[in-house]
Amino acid sequence: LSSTALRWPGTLPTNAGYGIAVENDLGTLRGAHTVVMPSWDPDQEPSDRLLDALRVAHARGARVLGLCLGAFPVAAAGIVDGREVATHWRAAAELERRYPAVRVRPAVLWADHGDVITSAGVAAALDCCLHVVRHDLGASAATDVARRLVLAPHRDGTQAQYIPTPVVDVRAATPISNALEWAMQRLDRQFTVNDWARAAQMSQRTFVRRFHDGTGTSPGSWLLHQRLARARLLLETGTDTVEAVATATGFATAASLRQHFARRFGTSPARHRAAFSS
DNA sequence: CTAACCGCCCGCCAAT
DNA sequence: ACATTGGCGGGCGGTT
Repeated sequence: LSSTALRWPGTLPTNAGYGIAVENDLGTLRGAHTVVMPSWDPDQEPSDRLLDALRVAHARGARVLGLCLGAFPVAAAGIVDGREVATHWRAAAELERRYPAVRVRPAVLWADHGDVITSAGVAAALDCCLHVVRHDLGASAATDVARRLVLAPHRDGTQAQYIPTPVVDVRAATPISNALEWAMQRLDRQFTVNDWARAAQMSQRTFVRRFHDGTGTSPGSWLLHQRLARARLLLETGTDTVEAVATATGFATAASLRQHFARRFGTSPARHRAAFSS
């Protein structure tokens, strides 16, 4: 998307060979509950008018989303300074260079701070929006939307960007993203962080450090997150007992699963399944 | 529920 | 001078 020579309302030129008819101007942001920057051309500097409109909307309490390269104007507005942002993996370094005040997370699907949400590229942006629907309207509404879009009902934002892709991936494979994939492929098994670090050919200390740089969390809590996300998915879609779900997701005991499940989601596994199926 | 145990993880610091 | 690595210690929290 280009930001130059715009007369809003009007036609917004794109680099895809067609224009987008825009019916409203920035004044719409004054009443918006959620403001979405769906993309951006990083070669363009956001205009002061746009940045001001974003800042005013944010200060008023509106939620601001920056999808994919849309993270650029969001970062430029200064409303995520000191906090984590996600963006398209190819633009992560550039975003970090241009806006040093934000903390770029190159290995996550999205970063949700409640008031500001940013996501990685294309497919991750869909997952991010699905996450927003889930938050605002509940799991069943999100599942409904996911079904229509032919998406997996829930991918967790802390997953590496490339992990769920089914085909051979051309994206850069960093040591940490490899480690995330390594873990996802053996989620049903139990392993220590030291095992994990050795598989990544690092000392445990370095592994923990690099892991944190790439994902914003520690290996242990990331892993727990993934185990719980998969457990929830199995509960929603399968008929396995809680006991079986626990072993399939790498929990040592069903009691352990129940404890973490309750802490994270506020319900028991059985109650979640019942609520979901109805 | 308690107690002992174990793994996580992060500050610190020396070595590279 | 500066950055990165990795061993160590120990508080903390989960597991048995």
